[in-house]
Amino acid sequence: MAHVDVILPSGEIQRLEAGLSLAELLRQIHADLEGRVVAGRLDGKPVDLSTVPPAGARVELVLMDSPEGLFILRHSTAHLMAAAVQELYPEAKFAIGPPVEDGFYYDIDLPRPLPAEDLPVIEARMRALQADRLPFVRVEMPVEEALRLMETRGETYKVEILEAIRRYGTSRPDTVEELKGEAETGGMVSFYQSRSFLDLCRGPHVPDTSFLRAFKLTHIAGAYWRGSEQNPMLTRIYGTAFPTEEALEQHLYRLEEARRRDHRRLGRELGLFSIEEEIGPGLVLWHPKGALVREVIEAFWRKEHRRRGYQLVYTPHVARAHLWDVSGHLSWYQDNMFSGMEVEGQEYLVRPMNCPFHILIYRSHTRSYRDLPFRLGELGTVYRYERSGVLHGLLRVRGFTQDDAHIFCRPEQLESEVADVLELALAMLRAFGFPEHHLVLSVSDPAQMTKYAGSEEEWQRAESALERVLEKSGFAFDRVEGEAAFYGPKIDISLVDVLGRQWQCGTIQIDFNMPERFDLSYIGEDGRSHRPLMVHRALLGSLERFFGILIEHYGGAFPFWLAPVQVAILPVAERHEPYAQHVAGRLDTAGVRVQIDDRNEKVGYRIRQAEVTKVPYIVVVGDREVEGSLASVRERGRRERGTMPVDTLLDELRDLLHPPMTGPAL
RNA sequence: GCCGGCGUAGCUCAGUGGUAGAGCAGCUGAUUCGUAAUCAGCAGGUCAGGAGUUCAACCCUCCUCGCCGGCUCCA
Repeated sequence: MAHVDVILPSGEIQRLEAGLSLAELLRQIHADLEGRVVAGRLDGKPVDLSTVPPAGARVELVLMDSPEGLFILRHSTAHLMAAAVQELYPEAKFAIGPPVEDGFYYDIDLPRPLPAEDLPVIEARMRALQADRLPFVRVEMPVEEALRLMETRGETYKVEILEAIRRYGTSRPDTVEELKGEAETGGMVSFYQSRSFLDLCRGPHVPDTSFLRAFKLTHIAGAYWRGSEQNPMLTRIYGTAFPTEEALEQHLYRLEEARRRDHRRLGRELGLFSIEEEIGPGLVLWHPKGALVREVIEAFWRKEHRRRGYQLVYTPHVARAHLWDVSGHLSWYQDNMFSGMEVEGQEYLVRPMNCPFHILIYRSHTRSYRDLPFRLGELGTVYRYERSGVLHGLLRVRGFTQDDAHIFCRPEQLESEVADVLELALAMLRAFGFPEHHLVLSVSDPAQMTKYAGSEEEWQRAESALERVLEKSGFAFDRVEGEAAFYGPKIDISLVDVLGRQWQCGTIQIDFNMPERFDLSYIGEDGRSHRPLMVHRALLGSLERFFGILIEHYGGAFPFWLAPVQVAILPVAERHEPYAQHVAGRLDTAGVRVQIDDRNEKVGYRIRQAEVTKVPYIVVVGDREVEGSLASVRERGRRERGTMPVDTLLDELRDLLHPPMTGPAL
């Protein structure tokens, strides 16, 4: 009998009867893994387990709980869902159904809207199919034949995809450039069939539906075909799948946890902020407690910036249209600006950015090279017209305050300035409890240089400067083409919160365009006039968004230095109030934000109130404490500490009052 | 902006083609209390706004506004 030799990941050579599939190989060498392996790889290329390996192939198995295996699992579940949808709604037309970060979706064109109540119906049908242990059968055919097949079935979206494949060799013509080398060849495409459902798909898939043990459909949303507003809106059904029920449960619990931390809910419950319909969407009211947190953030921010050579300024919120014309905002940014107002025959516009004002401060004097770098900072409130559908609590608003600064510098100072900003940004994030970050270098799209202001050569220079800083920093970063601002390339800084979610906050943007537009100059050592470079930067991004992120990160339980109320003092009975006042006075003098709760309620009730409002320290004072100048201390989260002298408590709290800022000693 | 869903008291939510209810929060009173909810009473709503159908609309229809989930966009 003929044999073939294949190479296992260990490097071992395995002799295999010719014509046996990977599934059979698995049974021979790893019977214990059966049911946990969803696919294989031949020479690194993912394939179905039903594939018969050729002689000499490097063979690997893909486990269900590996990231790749999970993707395959979810992809197959998307197919299962589509099969169920097709049975329930025979008129449905299918677009695409890929696995994503937390699960999968399928975009489907349905003749009528899908009510949310239908999700359990679809899910039930999926379970029925799952129980039938339907195999995922791979069918290969030439593109032309596939086109005819999809046309007869009325699958117009699949036809469109196939036409793209026929023309470009890939289903995504927008990526044709980067895929040039690896585009499918041979004019063959593959389908996967489970019962009557046949779907164009590269694969691989799990062998049969019995592998799909734990899944759930989560929600429905609209999505444009190919993501473009010009195209029809499809119904997108989201779901998720995991190797085990337990893992699925855990995921659903995490979703629940995210809901529990929702800053919109906590913001209302904790009296931090509100957004009122009468004022308008995306416009935030900071209530006293939220404002207190903001004050602490701002004070810390100002101190750090002064310490690092920034000069802080205040500038107006509106300016004559002419200014925005000179700055280029009217040509590049008008879609995002509130419409103007007329005053004394002059058009004024509300500012969407702070830069022109800082530029005019720079330009108000003749500047010498000795003045550079010239760093102007401002917690500057701006207004941007955001389309109504994108607004979201504090995370996406129309009026917000940027922790903005503009650095005017000589070209040779650029790199060290950018490096300093990056260092400051990361240090501040750490102080707020975000040790993890993610950096993205956004550069121009060489194919569409008309989108950008300035010369190609300037762009080149700025982009390589940013790249060098990032490389020297030693931090990992992604490089994305086409994401630059209209005036220059940038580094975007995202933080990672306690649930592992990434939020973009900081940004460092190089600008050689504005200095030119405003004809900025400085007198160099040579006595001649030179053009400075400009760096726009924000570290927290906007105070609104950052506050929203903070609320969710901490679930409303802010660390001591940020908490709006740091200590609640509860006198047991009315006669203890003078002593409560005395303790409060001492804490207050030390700079602690303290509140006495002398309401006519039992101690248990008031402790509960302090706990649910996330006050970090609770101090109960009764006869015993009055007697010995003591405080009965309780920390947020059920820890009862017992009594201690007020002096001891004060010492402890004093250490907690300041942000944990670590950085270069200046 | 687009697709879908939603909008009843400050909050969470019941409710029916025949002029609206609970819990919590609020207020008042009693209670003076020792580590996560003391008891009683009171008050609170143009049922998002507008138009229409109807003898009668919170309920049915249309429009507007807002919110939610996504898409597109983004700090």
